[in-house]
Amino acid sequence: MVSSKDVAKLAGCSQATVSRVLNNPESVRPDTRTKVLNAMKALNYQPNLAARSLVARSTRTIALVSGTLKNNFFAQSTDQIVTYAAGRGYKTMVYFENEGSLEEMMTAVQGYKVDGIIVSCVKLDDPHFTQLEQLGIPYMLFNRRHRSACNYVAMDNEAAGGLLTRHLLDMGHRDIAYLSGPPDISTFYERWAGFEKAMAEARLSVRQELVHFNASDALEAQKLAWKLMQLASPPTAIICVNDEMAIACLDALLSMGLSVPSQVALAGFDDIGLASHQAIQLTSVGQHKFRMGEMAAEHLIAMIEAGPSDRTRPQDEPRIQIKFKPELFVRRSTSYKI
Amino acid sequence: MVSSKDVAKLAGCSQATVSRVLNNPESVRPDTRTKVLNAMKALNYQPNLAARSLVARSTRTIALVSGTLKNNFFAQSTDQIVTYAAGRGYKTMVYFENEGSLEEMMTAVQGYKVDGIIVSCVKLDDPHFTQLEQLGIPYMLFNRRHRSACNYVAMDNEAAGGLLTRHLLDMGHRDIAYLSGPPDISTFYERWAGFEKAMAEARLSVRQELVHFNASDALEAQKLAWKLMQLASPPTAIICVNDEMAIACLDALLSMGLSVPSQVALAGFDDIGLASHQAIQLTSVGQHKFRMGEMAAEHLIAMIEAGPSDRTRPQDEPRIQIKFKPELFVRRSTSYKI
DNA sequence: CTGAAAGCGCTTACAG
DNA sequence: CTGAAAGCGCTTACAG
Repeated sequence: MVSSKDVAKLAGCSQATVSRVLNNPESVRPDTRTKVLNAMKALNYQPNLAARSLVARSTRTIALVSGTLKNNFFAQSTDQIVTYAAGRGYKTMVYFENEGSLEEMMTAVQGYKVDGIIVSCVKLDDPHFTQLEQLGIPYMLFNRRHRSACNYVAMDNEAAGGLLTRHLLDMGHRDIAYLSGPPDISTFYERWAGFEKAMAEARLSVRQELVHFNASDALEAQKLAWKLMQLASPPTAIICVNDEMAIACLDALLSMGLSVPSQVALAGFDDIGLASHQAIQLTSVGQHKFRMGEMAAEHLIAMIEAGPSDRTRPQDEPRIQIKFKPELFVRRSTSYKI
Repeated sequence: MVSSKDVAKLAGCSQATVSRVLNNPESVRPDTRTKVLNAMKALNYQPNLAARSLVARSTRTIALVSGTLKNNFFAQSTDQIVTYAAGRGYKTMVYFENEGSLEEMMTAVQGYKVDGIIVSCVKLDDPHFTQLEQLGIPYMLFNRRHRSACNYVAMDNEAAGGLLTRHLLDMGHRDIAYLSGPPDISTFYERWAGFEKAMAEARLSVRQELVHFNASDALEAQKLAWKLMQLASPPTAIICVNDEMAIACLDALLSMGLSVPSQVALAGFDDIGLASHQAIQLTSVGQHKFRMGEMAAEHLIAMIEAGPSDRTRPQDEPRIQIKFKPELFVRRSTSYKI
């Protein structure tokens, strides 16, 4: 690998000068500068970024720890974040949940000396979160939040759950199934809380056999949909805790020969792009105009560029907490009144 | 940031010993080892990866330069690659096409001293490809290939184009529209070649007003679908050069009140997961059982672990070229015989 | 088994 | 404007 020393030798100057034309070109005389530039080109020189970040204070890199790309919601937000950050001159190191534990990611992230971190897959009581706060570098939680005071941008999920549930109640549904991932994740916990509250307010009791908290992916959701519809008294509507699962359920329901919405209504959360597709037409609650990923990146970069704060006790730092209002998009999948 | 020196001080040993418990734990006496381990924990020490990679020969990191996540095909393959690599103990640095030019990526990748590179978005005559070959580190092209001799894994796209076209011809179609991205990309070029050939073999001429090479994303495809169907003599079938575009077209066609397949047939390439969804049922040619992303990662890691070759002239290196046979999945979107 | 020392490739005061 | 030198945090022969 060609180093700045090689360039210096060819250009007939010192290694320091080579470094200067890279970092502060005006400070070197034009003719030496061109000599160095030519030598670089001739040798196809690329500065070693590891060496640079070892000495520099900023890596101009942020880390994104994202939920799995199998969920289109995370594919969309990853795209948003990476694109936005690139526009601001930051490189994004992307990690995905399935690669290993949050802990491993944190280790890596810490080792790479990134300028900031965005995390979309913390658990509500995640023990590694403390570690994140103690790193002392800017971070933003995104989509999911931690129980303790923290920086985050997320939807008002409880409101979203209520909104969706009341819509189904309005359409005459009483036997509503609810498929969710584990409630140790804020998104799932809060959406469920909204559902429960809306049911209670309508003085309806929740049929426990219609509720499942172990549907963590599309396949599980499909199996459960199948089971639900085999019940002696099947639900008339199914809420899935995200659109990815809801769309998978739709597939299962149609495969069973059921018609949506006349035999079962179906609804999800997030309002991913596909939900509004003419062939899908899934009722969902979310915010497509509000670019959550971008917003997270924007605030993170603002924190980075504001520099370290003067507070001696970091726990006194004010938090950035952005909770945005959900919007209900009623589509064909719930358009049948019973 | 706490360094190994700090740990050494607390543990009462030299920095070298701290390094040893990290890299070669058996070589240090158990009691000193625990002392060091405790000190690390107490200080929440994480080795600086930049420093490590500066001196180590392997970073256990590969780079992936992927097409945009807006196309689900790339989301799927990124997921495959990252997961597979993690299973083999490699970290993946992911770059997306939209972040900047291939050149910038290459620079970054080079600077980070990754052990290998997977690229899914080279152009057929990409000038930066030479740079990639000259890096002298293992690489794999994936999905798209370069015109010159190179390592790649890709579908036999010309065969795929032929397969799909003949199917439509069998169904009685003569006025087939073809929506594609620019032919400076191997995938597009070859699929088109397969189409043209199949048409020629059937002694049919291609109606030029039905062919577009400027549909590079879903939105463009939708606009073109709209235009096509306004023609005095609209096509009876539309081929989109990938499923992402085809599914977007489906949306547009349904929005126009057209029925698929009875008024227009529709087909795509890649056979992404959604294509087989009951609500979509898109005919497509691809290979879902063959995990192309995984395969690329597997071969790349094999090359990395085989170590540098002894050949003096790298251009004499044998290439790994995997071209897999496409399979046609006939679904509802083309099931109407005219 | 462990320490002192060299070196990975850079940046950045410090002199001149 | 430019060079010599220190140092970023690590790993790894080399002695002992």
